[in-house]
Order: sequence, then C-alpha cells, then structure tokens
Amino acid sequence: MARAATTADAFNAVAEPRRREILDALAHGERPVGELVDLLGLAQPHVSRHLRVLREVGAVEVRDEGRQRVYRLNPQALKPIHDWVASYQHLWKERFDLLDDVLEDLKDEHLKDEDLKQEDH
Amino acid sequence: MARAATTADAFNAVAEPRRREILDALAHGERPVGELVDLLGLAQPHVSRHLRVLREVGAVEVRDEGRQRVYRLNPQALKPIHDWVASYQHLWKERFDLLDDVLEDLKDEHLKDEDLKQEDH
DNA sequence: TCGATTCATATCTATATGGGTATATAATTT
DNA sequence: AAATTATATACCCATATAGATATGAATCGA
Repeated sequence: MARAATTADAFNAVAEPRRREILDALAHGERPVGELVDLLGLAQPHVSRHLRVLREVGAVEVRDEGRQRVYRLNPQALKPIHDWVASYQHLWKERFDLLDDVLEDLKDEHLKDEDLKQEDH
Repeated sequence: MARAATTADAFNAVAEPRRREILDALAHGERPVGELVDLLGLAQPHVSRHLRVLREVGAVEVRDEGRQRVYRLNPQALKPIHDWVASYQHLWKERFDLLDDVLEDLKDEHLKDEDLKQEDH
C-alpha cells in the first residue's frame, strides 16, 4: 500500500508546507485564488490543486464572486490536530512553566482579539 | 516533484496514523520494539521502519538494553506542530469557552501528573 | 459577440511511500 | 559453538503524490 492520500485527513493535508502557507494567508481573512498565487509565488494550477486538497478535508470553503472564487478558512478542521498534539504539551513543559505559558497565552489571545476588532475584513 | 519525504519534518512523520499510535504508546513510558509490535498488531519490520522515521525527525530516541532496543518519546519534536496549530485555536473558540477549556486543561494536567506518580516505569 | 480575465481540470513524469516477505545482525542461552 | 531471541535492513510492488504544461469553463468588458 502507498502512503495515505493527502485528502485522507487534516494531518496529511497539512503536512505540505505550501498548504500551511495558504492556511496562514487565509487566517487574516478570505482571499481569491489570484491573491494566493501572488502571495505564494506558485503557479496558478498548483494553488488550485492545493486548495482542492484543503477543501476536501474541510480546512477551507469557497464562495463564488463573479469570476473569482473567494476562499476562506474553516479552522475547526484543524482541531483534531490540536487536540492530539496538545496532549503531549505537558511532557515538554515543566509544571510551573506551564502556568506561566497559559497565562501568557491568555494575554496573547487578548491581544489578538484587539487586533481583530481593528481589522477591516 | 513527489510528495515530501515522511522524514522531512515532524508534520510529515506524524501524518501516518500508525506512527501516532506509536507515539501515543510511548507517551506512557519507554518500550522495546516487541511490545510495540504487540500493541499495534503490525509486523515487526513495519514497526521498525516507522520507528526509524520517527527517529529521523527526532520524535523518539533509542537505548540498547541487551538484545532489546528500548524506545522513548522525545516530545519536544512535536512542539513545532503545536505552535503552528495553537495559533489557530482562538479562531474556533469563543472568548469565554477559551477560559473554561484552559482551566479544564489545567485540571487534566494535574490528573495526568498524579497518574505519573503512581506509575512503575 | 469576441477577447480577456479568473480559475479548475487533465495529462505526464519522477519519486517516495507502506505493506509483504526474506534475510542480515547482534545478543543471549544451552 | 549452535540455536534462539530481538531487531534492523533489503527488496518488490501498487499507488499517490507535486510540479509542469496545456486546455476547458465561466464571467466580464468592449
């Protein structure tokens, strides 16, 4: 048997760095394919294929807008990855560092929310 | 170009479900190959190959003990994955749920630590 | 209506995979 | 030393990839 399909689940889809770049780009807001092509510096067919993989695992969704296809992130699809790796987090953190980091995370979340409030789209 | 090697980074190594099972098994303590073979129900050569991939990305380490090779987890190798998905966490969580989950996580960590204290190896 | 723009799909190629099986290597026991 | 145990590696195979390129489909502007 060969390797599992990239569309098998989010783990496989996200193993490709280019697809993580796409998700990172969409984290700041939805974008049409052309913008992603410019951002990644990849050929348009490649971006479309990566988007297809991400769509099949539910990591992105599309919307037709004229002749453009506007992609947006669906972050829930990444939750299984987070849940799995989070169970290891305590193993690389000391007990007391953990509390510190949690508090720092909370602060970060707070700052991110502030950013979002100031964002235009 | 073909898909990136499974040994390219932790993302690719961990995309294979069997290798996640191995890591999950090692999370409870180090184990010789034979035990992993029994646990996974895979042929021994396959387990050895999966372990090789995990070793090449630094996710596990080995120790010789007589004619056995005892593998142990190196959780730090998973940190890049955690760091990446964690930046998306706030996108699928509501503000107030977040605090709840963090507190629950802390409780879970506490329970896990209790378990570890009672473990023999 | 025709050309231009935006995106998706089809086809080709080289490559690495995971499973199966056989064998090599190393340590232990008899 | 020979047999046994524990693990790693070598080889074969079918498959799916990512990139390259060409083309198809849909929408818009003139």
